[in-house]
Amino acid sequence: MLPSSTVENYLKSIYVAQLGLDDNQVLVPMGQLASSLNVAPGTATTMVKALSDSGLVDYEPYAGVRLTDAGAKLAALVLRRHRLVELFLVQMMGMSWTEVHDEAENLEHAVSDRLIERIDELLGRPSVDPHGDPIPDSMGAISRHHHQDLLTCPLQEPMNVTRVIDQDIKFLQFLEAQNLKPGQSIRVETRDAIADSVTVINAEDRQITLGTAAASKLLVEPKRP
Amino acid sequence: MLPSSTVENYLKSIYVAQLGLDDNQVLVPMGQLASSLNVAPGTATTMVKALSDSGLVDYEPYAGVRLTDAGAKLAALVLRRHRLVELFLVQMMGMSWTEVHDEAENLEHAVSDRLIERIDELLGRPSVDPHGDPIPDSMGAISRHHHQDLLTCPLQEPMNVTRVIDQDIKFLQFLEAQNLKPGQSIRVETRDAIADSVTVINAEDRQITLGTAAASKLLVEPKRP
DNA sequence: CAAAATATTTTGACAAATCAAAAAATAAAG
DNA sequence: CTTTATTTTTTGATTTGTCAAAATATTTTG
Repeated sequence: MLPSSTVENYLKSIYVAQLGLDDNQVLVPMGQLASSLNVAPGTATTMVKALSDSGLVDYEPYAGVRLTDAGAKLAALVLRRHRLVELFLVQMMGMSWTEVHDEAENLEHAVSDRLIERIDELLGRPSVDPHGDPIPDSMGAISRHHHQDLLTCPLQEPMNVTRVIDQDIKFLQFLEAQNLKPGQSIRVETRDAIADSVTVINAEDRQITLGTAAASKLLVEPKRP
Repeated sequence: MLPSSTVENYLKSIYVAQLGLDDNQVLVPMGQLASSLNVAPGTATTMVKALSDSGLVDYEPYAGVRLTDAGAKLAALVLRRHRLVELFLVQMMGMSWTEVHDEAENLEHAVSDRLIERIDELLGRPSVDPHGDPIPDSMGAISRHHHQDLLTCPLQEPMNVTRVIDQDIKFLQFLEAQNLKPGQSIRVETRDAIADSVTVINAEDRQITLGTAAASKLLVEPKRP
């Protein structure tokens, strides 16, 4: 029985929530899951119990939910389809990296294994999508190397933007306009905890000030690693 | 409210059934609709009544169903997506024309207007898909020129295969192996009503004999029109 | 044209996914 | 450590799409 798109979306949400979890936590709280899927809390509970019956998640009442190996593999393959489609839309179809997320959100449930393999081949087996998110391989394995963000990276050092942890079109358009998209070279000038702000210099020496919430969504690595 | 893929499939089925209807008929019988969608007859009745309430079809109990203008437009746009996707998969993704139908069957419900417009542009606003089926334009208008089939075309005249009215992979593979796919030049040698067969000569002067049921699925036009 | 055959509609039931609101459990605060 | 606040689960309903089988129409046939 192949999973419905609803099931795929639940697994995907749990998967990304697990990756973003603090190290000591292992369970995704139901409330967080429900709100990330835009469903009522009770709906998430019902669905998670069903997923648990199918052996895709482990569910601990009042504590939260965690993917089983089977569930994690399925989730990774959904993510693989999503990210390959995103990159395909940018590279081959000439769409903007700011708009491909929503399109991929639908296509990820409709593309066959055969087509996704063809896309992977045409793109040369890429390892990251246009936002810098890693693309799981066809076995569901994902590379997990840890980048710094604009709040933790060294000051005054040349860095490369490697990844953006946000899919909001307005935010992505802003980054593009400010030359802050993945691949761009930047450096962090100052941080001000009181003002809740971070100042960065882009490749054209223009100075941009971000709030810390936004700054934490930009991942970077040292220019020459 | 955007139509569900189920609704899209019902509209599409009614649309193609209407095109294939004898000239005096105007209503698609419920039984035919149900079997083309692989649902029980009662299911089709229920659904068609709902479509009728939405103003997408006219429904006459015990007689059949017919698309309204609104329904016909929606159906044509589904067909447009399906056929553009098929051609895209063949032309840009290097897939075989024999296998793209099933893939398009899923993708037709997932591709956005923006992406389909991009595909149309990249393909140079094509008018037919890999099977020779006409592609409706973005307004839902479809070219409706009438081809002959192997049962009605003149004998011993050079003809071009223009269209194949069947999506069965085995049949398409057979046509490909026998050099009978759209674009190929052929001529009909003999017809035998008693034997229920038609003999054609392909571009390499090889002789192929088809049953009339198969022969009626190959549409042709005179070599130099 | 009445009887038999065929086609269509109705009925009652079911599965998937959802919500709102009540009930229960857990966590936080005084 | 009890009371309050928060989170989670239950409950009862709803929507969409489906089926099997019974009831009705329609069509065909003798």
